[in-house]
Amino acid sequence: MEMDERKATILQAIIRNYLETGEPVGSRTISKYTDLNLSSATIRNEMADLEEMGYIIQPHTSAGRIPSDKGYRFYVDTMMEAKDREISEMKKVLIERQDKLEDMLKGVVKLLARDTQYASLITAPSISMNKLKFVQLSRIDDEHLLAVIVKEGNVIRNKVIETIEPLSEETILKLNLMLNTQLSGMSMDEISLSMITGLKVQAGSHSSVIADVIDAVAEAISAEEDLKVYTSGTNNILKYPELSDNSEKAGHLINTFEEKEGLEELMSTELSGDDGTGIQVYIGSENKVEGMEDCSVVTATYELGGGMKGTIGIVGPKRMDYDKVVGTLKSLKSGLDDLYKKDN
Amino acid sequence: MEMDERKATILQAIIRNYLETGEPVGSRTISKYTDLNLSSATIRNEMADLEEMGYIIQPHTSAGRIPSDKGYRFYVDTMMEAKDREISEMKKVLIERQDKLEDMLKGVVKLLARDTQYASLITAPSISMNKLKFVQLSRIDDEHLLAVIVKEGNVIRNKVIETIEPLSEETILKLNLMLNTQLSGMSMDEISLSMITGLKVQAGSHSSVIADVIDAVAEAISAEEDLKVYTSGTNNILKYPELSDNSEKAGHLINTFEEKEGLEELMSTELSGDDGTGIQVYIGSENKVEGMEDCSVVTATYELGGGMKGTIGIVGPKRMDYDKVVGTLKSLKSGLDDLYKKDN
DNA sequence: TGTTAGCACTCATTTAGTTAGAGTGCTAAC
DNA sequence: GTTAGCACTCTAACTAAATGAGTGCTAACA
Repeated sequence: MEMDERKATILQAIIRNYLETGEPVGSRTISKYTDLNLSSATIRNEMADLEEMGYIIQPHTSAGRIPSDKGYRFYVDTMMEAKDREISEMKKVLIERQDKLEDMLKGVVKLLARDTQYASLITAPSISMNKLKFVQLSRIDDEHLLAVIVKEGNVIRNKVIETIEPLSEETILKLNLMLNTQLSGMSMDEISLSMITGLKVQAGSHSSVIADVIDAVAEAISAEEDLKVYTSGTNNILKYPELSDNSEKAGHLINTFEEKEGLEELMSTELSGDDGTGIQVYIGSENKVEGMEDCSVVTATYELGGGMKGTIGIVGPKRMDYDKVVGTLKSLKSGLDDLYKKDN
Repeated sequence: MEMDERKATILQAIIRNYLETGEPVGSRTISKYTDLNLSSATIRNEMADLEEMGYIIQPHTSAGRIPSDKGYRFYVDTMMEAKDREISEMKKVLIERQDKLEDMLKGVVKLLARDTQYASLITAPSISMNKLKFVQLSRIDDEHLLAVIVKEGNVIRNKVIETIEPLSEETILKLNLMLNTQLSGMSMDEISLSMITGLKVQAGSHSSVIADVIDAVAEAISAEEDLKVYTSGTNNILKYPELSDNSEKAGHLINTFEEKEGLEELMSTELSGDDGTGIQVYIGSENKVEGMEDCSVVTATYELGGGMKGTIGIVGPKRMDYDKVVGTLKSLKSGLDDLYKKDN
C-alpha cells in the first residue's frame, strides 16, 4: 500500500480538522470538508487504509480518527504551510535595545509565549570564545581581593578571594602585571601546569593567592555556565487538556520548566533533518526529555554573530498549530539574526 | 457571645480534623474525636454559636463545618503547636558552603519545597548598605571601558561603557584616582550635582565618560535590583485541589511564580503582629497579592548578619499543615541565622 | 439550666439505567 | 471504483432513585 495524492489530501484534511476542533474526525466530516466529492463510505475505505499504514488512530471502535505521531510527522514534513507572521510588538522590544542581554532574552521569550500561547524558552547565545582577555585584581579590604575576569567577547566574571594576610597596593600591582603578561589571550587548555607553577614561584609568598585566582579564571573560562535558559508562559501548559488532565504529568512538566532540568539538551540537540531554515520540530515520542512524550517541541536556532548561537522554542501539545508556531519562530529568528547585522 | 474554653476546644478539633481530611467536619465526629464527652447534639449547639461568631462556615445546609479565615487565624494565633523539625539534609547543604550565595539560596528553597510539599520561595538577603566602596575602571579595547563598582558589603556590579575615542592607560589611571578620591564611601544622596559637575570639569574632554560612569554607579547603588526571588516546587500548587481545580487560578499562580510578579512585596511586607519569632502567617484574604485569596502564606525573616535580611516562605492552600510548616521554617531560619554566627 | 435523644428535613454524591448520536465495517448494488 | 444502506459499537449525556451524612429543632431529663 502506498500513499497516493488522494490519501494525502484526506490525511491533510483529517489533521487540519483535528488541529482545529480537537475531536476525532469522522468520515462524513471529511466528505464535506474536502472538495474531492467523495461519499463518506469511500472516505471510510481510505481511512481504513491510512490507519493500516499507521498515519491515523482510532481511539475506540465507534469514534473518528486522530493523527498518530507518524501522521503529524508527515504533515509537518510535507504539507505544512507556515503562516508569515508579523510580530509587530517585537520591533519595539528589540529596538529599545535593552543594554542587558538578559532583559532582551526575557522580553523575547515573553513575547513568544504571549503570541503562541505555549510554554516558551530561550537559551542565551553561547559564547564559543573561551579566551581570557585580561584579569584585574583590586584590593577590597585587608582580607579580600577582587578578581575581575574579562573574556573575549567582553563577558565579565567577578570573584572575591579571601587573603590570609593583607596585601599592599604594590604587591597587587605586581601580581596583576605578572598574571596578565602570562595569561592574557590564553584559553584554558593553553594554560599548562608548568605555567601555573612558574607563576606560583614568581609570586613567592603569595602563591596561594595566585592559586585562587587561577581557579577563578578556570571556572570563568569554562563556558558551560553560560548555557542559561529563560522561560515564559509555563502556565500555558494548563490550557491544553492533553497535558493538564493528568495533573501528575503536568506537574512534572512545570517542574522541568522551573528547575530547567534537561532543557539545555532539548534546545541543543540538532535534528539531522534540519532543512536549512534552522527550524526543528520534535513530535511526541521523538522527544527524548522525560515527561515530554505527549508534547511537541519546535525550536529555532538564532545567531547573534561571532558564532554566538542560541535557541528559541516552544513546548506544546502534539495537537498544536504548527503553521502558526513555525511562522512565529521564523519571524523571531530573523528578527534576532537581523539584530546582529544592523549592529555591525 | 464570647469564646469560652469549651468552644475553643471544639474549634480546635474542627480545624485539626479538617486539616487532616479536607472534608467538612460534622458534630458526631467531634463528639468522638474530643474527650469532652459531649453528645453530638451539644456539639451542634456549640457549632451553631461558633458559626454565628464567624469562626466556621457551612458550605451547604446539610454539610459539616469548615474553618473560616477568622477560624484559621484564631488557630494560628492561639492554638498552633509548631512541631520541631530537624531538617537533616539541611546541614549538608549549608555546610558544603557553596561559595556562590545564589547556589546556597537555590539549595535551601529546594529543600523547603521538598520538605513541605508547598510552593516555596526565598529572597536574597538585601543589602541595606548602599555606600560605594570604590570604582575601578579598566580598558577593555579601544571602544570599551569596564567599570567595576564595589559596594559596602562587597557586592559587585559590572558595566561596560562605550567610549567615543580610545583612552590611554594614563588617562584611565587619572580618572580612576579622581573618581575614587571623590566618591568612595558615598551613598547616592550624598553625591550632589555640584560634585558631578566638578568631576566633569576636572575630566575635561572626557566628561562624557564620567557621566556614563556616574550613571552606572547610581544604578548599582540603588539596591532595588538586589531583591531577587528564587522559587521551587511551584508544581506543588497542582497537588492541592483547592488551588488546582480552577485551572484558571492555578495558571495565574504559576505565572506569578514564574514571572515573580509581586512576590517581592509579598516577602517584604512585615505583618504588624510579628511575635518576635520572625515567622508571619497570612491567611486567605489577608493576603494582598492578586490571585492568592485562596492561599495562605507563611514567611520567615532570616538574617545573615550585617543587616543583610532576607525572607523565606511558602505558599499553599489555606488548609495547610501550619504546625509543620512553621516548624520547618523555624528550623531553616535558625540554620541560616547560625550560618552567620559561625562564620564570624 | 445545661445536656441529650429523637425525628423530620435537606442536600450533595453515587448508582444504575436509558437514550441519543456519531461513527464504523461490511455487503450488495450501481 | 464508488456509493447507499444497514446492523453494530461505544461514548456522552441525561434522568431517577437511592444513599447517607449532617443539620435544626423540640421535648424530655438531671
